[in-house]
Amino acid sequence: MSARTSNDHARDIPEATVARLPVYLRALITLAEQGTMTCSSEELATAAGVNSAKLRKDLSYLGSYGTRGVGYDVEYLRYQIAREIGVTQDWPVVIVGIGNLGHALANYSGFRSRGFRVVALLDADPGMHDEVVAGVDVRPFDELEGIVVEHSVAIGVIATPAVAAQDVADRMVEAGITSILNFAPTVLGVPDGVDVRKVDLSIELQILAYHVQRKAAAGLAGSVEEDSA
Amino acid sequence: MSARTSNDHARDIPEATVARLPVYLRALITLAEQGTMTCSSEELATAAGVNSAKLRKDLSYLGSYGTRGVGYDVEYLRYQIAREIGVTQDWPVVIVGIGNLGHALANYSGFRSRGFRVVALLDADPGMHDEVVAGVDVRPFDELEGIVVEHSVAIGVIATPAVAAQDVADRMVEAGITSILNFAPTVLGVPDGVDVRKVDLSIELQILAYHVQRKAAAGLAGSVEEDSA
DNA sequence: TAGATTGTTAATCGATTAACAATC
DNA sequence: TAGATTGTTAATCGATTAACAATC
Repeated sequence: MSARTSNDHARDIPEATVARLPVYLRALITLAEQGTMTCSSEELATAAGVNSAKLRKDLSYLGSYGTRGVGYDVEYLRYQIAREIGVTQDWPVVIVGIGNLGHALANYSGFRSRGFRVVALLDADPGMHDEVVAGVDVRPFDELEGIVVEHSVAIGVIATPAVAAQDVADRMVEAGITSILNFAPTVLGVPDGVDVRKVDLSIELQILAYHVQRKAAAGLAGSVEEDSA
Repeated sequence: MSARTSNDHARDIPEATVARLPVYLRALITLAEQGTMTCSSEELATAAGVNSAKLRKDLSYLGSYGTRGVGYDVEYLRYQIAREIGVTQDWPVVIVGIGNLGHALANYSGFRSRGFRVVALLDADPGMHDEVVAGVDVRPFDELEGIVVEHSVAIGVIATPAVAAQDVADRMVEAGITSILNFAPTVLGVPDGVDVRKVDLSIELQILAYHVQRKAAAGLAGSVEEDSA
């Protein structure tokens, strides 16, 4: 039933572009705080760490929000991007697994200030319950369903050990969560239509290690010709 | 001087492949722990959450480590990937900024078990000094240079507030660090040859929010045809 | 009008995927 | 030898970039 066919004004924004919109938004917020009223694609691109051709191409998927010969109105573009991402409204979020990382996430001020509200902290360990972290009670994991329904939570954050993560994900999906941010070092299986993004600290370090090693190898190879004696 | 021309046995591995090698490595470690001796590309791909064509293509950049008709020897492939990434040796790492997130990172067991050793925790706040986190003394930020030289540190982790991050990065580069993992929500400027990877929690959530919003819009558009009354 | 800067086109580059010959 | 599975090729897809016409 119910085909996802018509899709109306579904400007199909490429994934790579979607991933950069929050970066542009942050750059615009910084510019606004500095009192900048207008900026060129070149200025904004520099602030966001990309080149201006890419920035203009990205923005072109949203619409025509600039003025040729002039640039972009900072506040206006900021609002348009925020609206496109969907952070003009507040998104309720639950965090499961209140260990070291869960604590850090609960206390992260960037969530609150960027359109996210932590409505619940859940942990399977009864020893954690009724502790208060960042002004929010830690509650038993079993209360997940009730909280998701009550607050219409669509986004869940998993900060549990790897062994627990799949179970948590299953329960989240069952409860109606459709988007998961996973910090546990494990591959999650989820049904179609559920989005998972993964943040993996040791994988990031391993990618860096690969490049360090390559640079070291290149340096060694180079020094043969350098004859640095 | 000293061209990086010759480059010898520099099998040029695509970035997208490099980013997946640690995922394969983790899957192989899990398989090994379960007592699996041999696996097909199909099995390993499933464990890693990719399709088997992509896995085989990725592995082909490293060499020919499988056996046609049979599959891959789990321990052998595990070693080859670890060697390619460079995590057969231990990498010393410094973490700067010991707030909530820095604490969580210092305590993260995944670093130690995957080839990384936290040799120092640094913080600008004198109130933190001589505190011990995860068995390591928190030291003044000024000791960065000395520690980097003493331990030949190539990898630095920034977990400071955004305003401090660029200064920390500059000092890291000056001290000789060539790879930075940045958790501060800011774009870092670094010289050529220095690698920066960025982990940004609120950006990840914003990307999820965009997709939640799209799904909601699609659902609404669909429900017009559904006539659910 | 002249100078500046956007939005878009077209070319290029890199990543993914399916298919299959090679080979155990 | 027959069945299984790799490693590689070639086609496809998506992302990046440079260049420039449109237009303020």
